[in-house]
Amino acid sequence: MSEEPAKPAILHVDMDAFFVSCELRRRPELRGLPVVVGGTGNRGVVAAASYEARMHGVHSAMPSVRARRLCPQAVFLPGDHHLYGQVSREVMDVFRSYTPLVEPLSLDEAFLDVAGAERLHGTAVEIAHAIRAEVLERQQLRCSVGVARTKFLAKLGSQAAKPVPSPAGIEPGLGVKVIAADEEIAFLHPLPVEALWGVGPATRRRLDRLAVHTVGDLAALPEETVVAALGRANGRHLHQLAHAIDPRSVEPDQKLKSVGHEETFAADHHRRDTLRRELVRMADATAARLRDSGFAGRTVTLKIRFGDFRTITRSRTVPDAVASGAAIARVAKELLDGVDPAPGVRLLGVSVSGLVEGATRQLTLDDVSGSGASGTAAWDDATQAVDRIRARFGAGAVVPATLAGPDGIRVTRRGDQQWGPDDVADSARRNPR
DNA sequence: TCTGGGGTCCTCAGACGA
DNA sequence: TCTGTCGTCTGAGGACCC
Repeated sequence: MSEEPAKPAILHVDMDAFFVSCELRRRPELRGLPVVVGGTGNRGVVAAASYEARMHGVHSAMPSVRARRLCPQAVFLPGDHHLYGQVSREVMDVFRSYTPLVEPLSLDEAFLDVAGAERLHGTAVEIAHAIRAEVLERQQLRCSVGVARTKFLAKLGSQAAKPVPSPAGIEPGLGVKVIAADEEIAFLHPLPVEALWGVGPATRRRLDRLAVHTVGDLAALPEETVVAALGRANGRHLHQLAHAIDPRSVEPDQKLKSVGHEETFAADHHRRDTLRRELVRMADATAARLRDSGFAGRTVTLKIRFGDFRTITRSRTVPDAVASGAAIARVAKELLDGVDPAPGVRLLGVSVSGLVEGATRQLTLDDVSGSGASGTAAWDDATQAVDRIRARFGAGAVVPATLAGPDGIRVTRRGDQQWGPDDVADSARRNPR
């Protein structure tokens, strides 16, 4: 918690249609066309849409099936998470050349605190324009920037600075939107209440019952009324935001809290043995990423979504932190044994939380059931060797034995199936010739 | 219309020890 | 010794974000 500054020095930088823009750099012939990045199967969703696609009502998180109906002429691309990650790192480097206080929110947006950078680089507004120009020149990417005293107002500012698509055309955005201290309330209160960060469909329904439709409506209520409707933490937080109060500072060193892997299947699975095999694969992918990050974790959580979209989680905390696919899979399989998959499982996921640093040193006997103390060290070495082989030859070079069956091998890495199952690949894997 | 994947944070309930 | 209270941990679920 820190005192809010008197003048705007927080920037929120948000890349415009980031994934699509990355694709257009290598496929310039698609410029000016409706382009959609996301899942291509029947159960996929849109991750990003070009402004030309948005003119037809396509937007992110929309089911791909619906996007195709709205804009059948759109070019659909499966997405390349590795490329976006690389471009993101380069863009963040540009931000860090202006201030070390950069808090990435996702691949395509970040908060910057430039209060200490003004002597070197000019006012916050000048820095905002300079960053836009530099990102465009170096990366051929456009971004929108909000400048304000607080994080959430800066974020609202960047939204207000973006291009506006409509059926009539694309109205260019401001590029940079400054919200001065004496303009905050006038800017904020007419906005719909769901503009506040933390108001989603469920909270909006509750606020509807209080006849709250705008941020100004929310600000006019006593805090106790909001807390009674939304709970203590959320109620107080949103009431403060409605009064333009947001003491959160820009935090450059966000700690990782959990690592997981989940997948929606192209068709529901009903058999436990199939799900156990899928679990091994997901545990292995989760473990590899845990070790990449240098972490191990104590709590293993299994997530299951049934065909009717009912979602359950089951978790277990183990005495010693684990980071091997075998150990994670064993706990996850025990959790799976307590669930009846007969109704049909649409999605399966594994995650590990309660993270501690030092993945390989944290491995214990628990990672190798039935082995002696020397087995732990041996498993440690083996795990590290597997990681080295995969780094050199690819994720499929070494797989758990249970995955190397007659159906062939599929090892999932982050980004392989980011936005829904690929119908063809998934059905081919289940019905090999 | 039919809903992904990877996360974070919050709430609530129950168990447990001081 | 029993009972009540409080804090903490764990597990489950929900909501939200991009």
